[in-house]
Amino acid sequence: MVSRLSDYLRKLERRGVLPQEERDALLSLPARERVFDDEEIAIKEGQPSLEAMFLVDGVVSRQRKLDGHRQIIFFCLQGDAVDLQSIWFHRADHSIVSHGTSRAVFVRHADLYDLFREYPTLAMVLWHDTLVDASILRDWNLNVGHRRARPRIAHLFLEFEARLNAIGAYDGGLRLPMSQKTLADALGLSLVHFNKSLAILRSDGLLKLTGRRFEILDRARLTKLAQFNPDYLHLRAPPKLIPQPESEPL
Amino acid sequence: MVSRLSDYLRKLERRGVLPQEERDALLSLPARERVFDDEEIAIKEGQPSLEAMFLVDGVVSRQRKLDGHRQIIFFCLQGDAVDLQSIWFHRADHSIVSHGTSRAVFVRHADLYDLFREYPTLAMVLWHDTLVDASILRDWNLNVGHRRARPRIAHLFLEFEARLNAIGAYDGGLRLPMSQKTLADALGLSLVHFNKSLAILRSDGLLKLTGRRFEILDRARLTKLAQFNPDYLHLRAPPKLIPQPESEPL
DNA sequence: CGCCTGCTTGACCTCGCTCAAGGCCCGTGG
DNA sequence: CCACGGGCCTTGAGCGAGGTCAAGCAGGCG
Repeated sequence: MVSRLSDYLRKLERRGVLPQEERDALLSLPARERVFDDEEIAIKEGQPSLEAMFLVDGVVSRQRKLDGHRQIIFFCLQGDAVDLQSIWFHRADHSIVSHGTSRAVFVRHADLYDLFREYPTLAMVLWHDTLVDASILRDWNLNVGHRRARPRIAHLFLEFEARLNAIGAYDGGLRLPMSQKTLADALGLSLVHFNKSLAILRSDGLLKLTGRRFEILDRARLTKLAQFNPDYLHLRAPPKLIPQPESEPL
Repeated sequence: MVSRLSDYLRKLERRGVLPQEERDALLSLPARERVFDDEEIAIKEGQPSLEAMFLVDGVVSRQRKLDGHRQIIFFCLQGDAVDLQSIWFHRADHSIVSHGTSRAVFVRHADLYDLFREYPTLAMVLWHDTLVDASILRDWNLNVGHRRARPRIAHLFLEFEARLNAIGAYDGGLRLPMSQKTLADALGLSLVHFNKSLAILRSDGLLKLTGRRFEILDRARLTKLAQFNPDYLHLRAPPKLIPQPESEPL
């Protein structure tokens, strides 16, 4: 039986291969699996955090409530550590919600602490991963703080494309399992304005959408419009202590 | 001679005291000091990161450029780790700029790695600190994404007040060593609109400003306006592995 | 004294929000 | 099978927040 942490390991190893011993240690961590329905709350703001959640399949978001509204802070895709950032916190400081059906595994923090004691390098690698997270957060700040609606939307799509590409899940289009309201919440836009801006992007021939499947038609113009530079995603950048891989892992 | 890392240690210990041995190890790290002028760039986006910067005195910001504009991602105050998040990265992914004169110490990453090898708990404590950072980033996202100009401004001031209070640097008012343009850049507002919104906050009797010194006149109404809840700052929340302090360190 | 930088204010216009209604798709029940 | 209802997407109209341009003003400094 293959541990479902293998997706996460694969993500980590895109940045640099790990020693066999540490890969094995990671994969042999006890993990329980859970499936979530659309809009189901996986982790609720304020609840004690005792386990770390890793996404195996689907999409979940990190979000917080303000008044009646919600702000979506981040979208996690297959293979992402969902709430690794809560590992040293007593309580979750935001909620995790599923979009569409998703599948995740949970690993007890206590087991991770043991792992770190034994393999300090793994702690560094996971620390690095949480820092990449923070880097993306900084970029989202830039995005909502300084970009107008259209470039802001374009930026989100290009980020999705880049991240899906990295995990080999981009087949020329992206199927997003969430409503436009949800995307608008992530961008700090109203649903109506999001929809209208999207309509302009479409009529400009920049992207196409059929149902909830999006296709990027003109990446060059879209990239220019959004001033998109994928460096902040650190998709392949290895942490300092991990040697560069000799050859690309598949 | 007192190491200038003592400010940072004090910040960490507000969340939980450290064993004597580890405090000593932290304080005896070799550190070089530097002073920066107003608007001087301490660390430039893209430059190799070999040292970690800790702010001893003054204010610096993390920022990124977009087109001609700049987005300010975060303000660091006395005692903050400025770019700890770059510890596992090869290059700085954003710039650090001084506001007013500031003083900082630099510790080589290599020395920190040695420290972590010897005292793994310290690695966890610093990791935790970078996660608090990320928590604040999430809140800034919420702030620029979902709050209108006035509550957004109010929120920033309340954050400043809370953080200055925590380090005992709040004397009933806050002197911010940066121009209103800089604050506007942090909030994703234009200078003009920032200034006008600020004028309304003042005429409403919520705050007062003389020169660059701000005074909070009506904290209750300001807190309500901004929906401010300081939990995200994790000012006193200890990381999981550190025991609660028996008594408050001074 | 004059200049430069930063704060302030006015005028104007655009972007984006709100309210509202209509259309499409799909699931459910008659 | 169709009728109905409920999400969700789409579009229109109107308004208000916030951006841009521009001018005046106050303080610091050579």
